[in-house]
Amino acid sequence: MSLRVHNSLSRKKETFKSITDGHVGMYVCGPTVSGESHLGHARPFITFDVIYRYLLSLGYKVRYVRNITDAGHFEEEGREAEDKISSKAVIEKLEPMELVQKYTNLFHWAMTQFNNLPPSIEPTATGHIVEQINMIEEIIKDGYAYVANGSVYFDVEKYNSDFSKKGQPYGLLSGRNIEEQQDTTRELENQDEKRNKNDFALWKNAPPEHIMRWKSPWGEGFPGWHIECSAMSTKYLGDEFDIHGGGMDLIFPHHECEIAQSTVCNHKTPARYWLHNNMITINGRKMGKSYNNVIKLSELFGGTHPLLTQAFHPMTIRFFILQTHYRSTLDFSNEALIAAEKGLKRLWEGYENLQKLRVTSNQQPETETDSKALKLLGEFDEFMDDDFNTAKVLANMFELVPIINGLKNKQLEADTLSPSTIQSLQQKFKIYLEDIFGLRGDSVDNEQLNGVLQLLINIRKEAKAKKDFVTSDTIRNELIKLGVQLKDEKDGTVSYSVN
RNA sequence: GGUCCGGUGGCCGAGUGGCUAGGCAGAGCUCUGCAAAAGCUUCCACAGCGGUUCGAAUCCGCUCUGGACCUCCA
Repeated sequence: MSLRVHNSLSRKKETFKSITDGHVGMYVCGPTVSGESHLGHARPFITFDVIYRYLLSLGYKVRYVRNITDAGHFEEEGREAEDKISSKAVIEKLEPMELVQKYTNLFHWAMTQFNNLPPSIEPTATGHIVEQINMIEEIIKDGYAYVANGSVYFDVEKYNSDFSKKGQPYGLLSGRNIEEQQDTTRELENQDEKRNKNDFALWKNAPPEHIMRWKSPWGEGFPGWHIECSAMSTKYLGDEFDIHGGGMDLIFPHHECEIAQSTVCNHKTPARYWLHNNMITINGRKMGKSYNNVIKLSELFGGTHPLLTQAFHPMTIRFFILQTHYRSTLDFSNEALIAAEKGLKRLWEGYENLQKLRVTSNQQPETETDSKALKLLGEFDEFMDDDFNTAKVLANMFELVPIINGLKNKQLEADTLSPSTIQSLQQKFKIYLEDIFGLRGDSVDNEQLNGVLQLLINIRKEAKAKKDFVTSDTIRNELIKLGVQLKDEKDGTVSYSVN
């Protein structure tokens, strides 16, 4: 069995083979910290966190690099050239780095909420200005960039004609044909500095009012958007590394440009496997700033957005995302999240029940259920090896839940499953749910609350014994209103779950 | 206009030739003082029209339709 991944470069599933045995280098495009993260941002970071975790579970030593873009991107909206961070800083009356710090902190907070593992290295663009300048100088020296009015542009035309001969034309990743694009690119004004519409900025001359600026051989300015990823991935992962990840919307132009820059400097396509997650949509439309339809993570966790009827736990979001294959769009709605919340609750309670199952008999039954369970369990690895199909693993888990609950509630014979099957279930569920999927329950380990509830449970029990159902039902119903659900177990005990 | 990807039951969503996906919601039953929880059973699909095939949600063609990228974007 071996891992197969869908490579955007070939548009096919390929068997994954790392460049260095036992090691994987993975670069994932991180956030631009000029604003608060929204639900759409959550998807890549959760997706690649699970990929990272799965690679670790396969025994790879992984260097996972995820950048923070804290040097404003050059933005072209019609004729205006604008730096996102600079302009936002002016609006919020903050020093640019103050703004960047604020949103970096918020981003890290969200990542913690999602239980994402921290990357091995989290480099910032502003911390690598020197590397970026060096790289730009190299590209100029090789003749693939030119200086104009203190800015530097990448010469896409020249790159394409030279590298096409080597089988590396510009547009390799996105399937774009540069000749065809000439006619289809939209008219942008103030583009006279560029020799060609397809050329992109490596370095941008900073106008006097621009507050984020660095000295460079070409005057004071700031780096173009694409160069930071090339510079930082090369620095920490080398000329060629295993996996480059990000959202599908980055394929063009961002990743295409990265490939061009890195190929000039390092003479290789930087990464072997390009993995891209699909978008989260809302009413069938991509959630994005430009569409003005984003739901911020803080609004989601707090239930403060008008489209939401309640707050949603970060784990619900995580589970919601994992229920879909990462390369499919995922349509968000309040209803879908509620469904995910209930599903996760059921799954997690099944998981907890499973861990409490005691192995008593030592028989090795040949029951159909036993072999079914083993089959479902065995497929976990197959599904993950098939381009990280978390959705199918979860479906199998849900098929196992009734067996687990049936055993717990004695609706199934105690020896329906063999002890070894139960142990495999316990181990595999733990590895998958906690280590690979990164899910966790909110364990209510509150002795005070537990004590209070035990008291109420005992009072209710006494009331029931006296057939005082008014009292017993009051306790049960009032607790439900407070989010505590009492469960009368088969053996006469009472347990509870807190929402 | 160019490039690409979709259209699956009330909702979300797996699935690339034959086998029940799964979750949520709905219905019935068991259990229960009544419920809840749990278990069991069950209803509701593959945009349309052709074609290939013994057999298609799955392959091919056409039509309709939604979306992404081409500009910052996860």
